[in-house]
Amino acid sequence: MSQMPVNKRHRASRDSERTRAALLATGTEIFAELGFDGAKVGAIAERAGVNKAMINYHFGGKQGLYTAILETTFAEANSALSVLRGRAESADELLRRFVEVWAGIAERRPAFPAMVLREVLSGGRHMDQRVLPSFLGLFEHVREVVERGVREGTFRPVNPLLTHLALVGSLVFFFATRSFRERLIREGKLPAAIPDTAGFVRHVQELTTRGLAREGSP
Amino acid sequence: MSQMPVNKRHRASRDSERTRAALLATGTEIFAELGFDGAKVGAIAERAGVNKAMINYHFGGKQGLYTAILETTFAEANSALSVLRGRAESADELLRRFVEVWAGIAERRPAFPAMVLREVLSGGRHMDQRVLPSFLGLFEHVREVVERGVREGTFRPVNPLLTHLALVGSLVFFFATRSFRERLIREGKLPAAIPDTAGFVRHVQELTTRGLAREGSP
DNA sequence: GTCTATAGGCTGATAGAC
DNA sequence: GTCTATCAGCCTATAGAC
Repeated sequence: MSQMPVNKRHRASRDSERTRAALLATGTEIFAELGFDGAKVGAIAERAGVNKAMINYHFGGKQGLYTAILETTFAEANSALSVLRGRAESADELLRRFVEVWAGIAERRPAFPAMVLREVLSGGRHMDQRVLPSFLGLFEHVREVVERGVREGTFRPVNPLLTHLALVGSLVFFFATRSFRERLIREGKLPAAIPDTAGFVRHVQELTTRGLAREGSP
Repeated sequence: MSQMPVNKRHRASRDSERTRAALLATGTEIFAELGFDGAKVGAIAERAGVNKAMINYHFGGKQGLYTAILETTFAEANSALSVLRGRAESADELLRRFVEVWAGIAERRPAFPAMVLREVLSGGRHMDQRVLPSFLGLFEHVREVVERGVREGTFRPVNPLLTHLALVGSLVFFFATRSFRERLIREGKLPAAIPDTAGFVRHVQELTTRGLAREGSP
C-alpha cells in the first residue's frame, strides 16, 4: 500500500500534512455525497486543490484514501460516544444523552451518518478489515444502556439489538437525508416546515424513553 | 429515449416481454445492492441472461432502466400502503398496521428499502422527475394517521414529519441493513441472535404506540 | 513531495447483420 | 427483437522529471 510516507510521517513537512489533511477532508465530503463508486479521485483532488497523483502517493490509491477516512470518522464518533461509558446517571437519562451526543457528532461531521449508511447498505464491500472493530464499536453503546435499564427494571424487557436498530435507524435516517429533505421543502415539493435538530432530538428522546418505560415507571 | 417499444408494447411478443421483465427484475437486485454507479449494465444483462444491447433497446440506456425500476418499485409500495387509507380503525391501530404493511413490502421486495435509502442519500441525483410524486407519496401515509391521532387526542401533540422520519427511519434501516447484519452475526463478529422480522415489527409497534400515547390514553 | 503526461482497463452506447 | 463487434470516453494508477 502506502510505502514511505506512513513510516516517516513524523518527518513530514508542513505542506505534506496540509496535502494529506485536504485530501481527507474533501474525500470525506465527496465519498459521503456520492459513495465509493460515484466519487472520482480527479474530483476529490481538484476540490482539495491538490494534485491527483498525491492520492496515490499519500494513501496508496482511492481505496486507501477511503479506508483512512472511514478509520478517522468512526474512531472520532466512538470517542465522542465514549463519554457516556460508565456514568452514574439512570439508563433513561443515559439514553437521552446518547441521542444528544449522536446529534452533536452528526452536526460537526455531516458525513458521518451517510458513511455509516453507505457501508451497511453495501454490506461493507469497501470496508477494510481494520475498520470493522471501530465500526462494530458504534453499536455497543445502546446495548449496554438498554441491558442495564432492563436489569434495573426501569425499562420493559426489550431486546437490546432491536432497540439499537430502531434508535440508530431513526438518527441516521434523519441526518443522512437532511440535505435532500430540506431541498424538497425549500422548493415547495414537500409541504412542511424544515425541522430543526433540537426538535428532532427531543422527539426521539421522548419517543424512546416513553416507549421503553416499564408501566408505572415514569 | 426508448423509441418504438414503449408505444407498441401491447404488440410486443412474449419473448420481448420476458426480456423486459428479466432486466427489470435483475436490475432491481443489482441497483439495490451496488447503487447506480456501482451497478454495471454488463453485469445486469449477464445475470438476466439477456444481451447487453437490450437495455438500450428497451429502456434507452442505463438511466432509463433505473427510472423504470424506481417507478415500478415505488408505485407498488404506494399501492400496498394505500389499503390503510380511509380506514375506520383507531390511529393507534392504523399505525400498527402501517408497520406490518411496510414489513410485508420489504419482505416481498427486498430491494425496496435499499432503493429508498440510496435515493435520499444521493439527494435524488438519479431520480427522474416523473418518479418524484410516487416517491413523495410514500411519506404521506404516516402524516395522515398521526394528524388524526393528535386531533382525536389519543396521541400527544407530536410533529407528524418528525414522527414519520423516526418511524420510517427505523424500518428502512432494519430492512436495508439486514443482509450485512446477518452475515456479521453468522460469522460471529456481532455477538447477538439474528432478529426475526416479526419480533422487530412488534418492537417498533410497541415503541411507537407507547411513545406517542397521550398520558392516560391506553 | 509535487507535477505532467500517459498508459491501460473498463464502461455505456451504437452500428449493422440477421 | 436480438446479437456481435466495436468505438469513444472516462477513470485510476504509474513513470519519470523536477
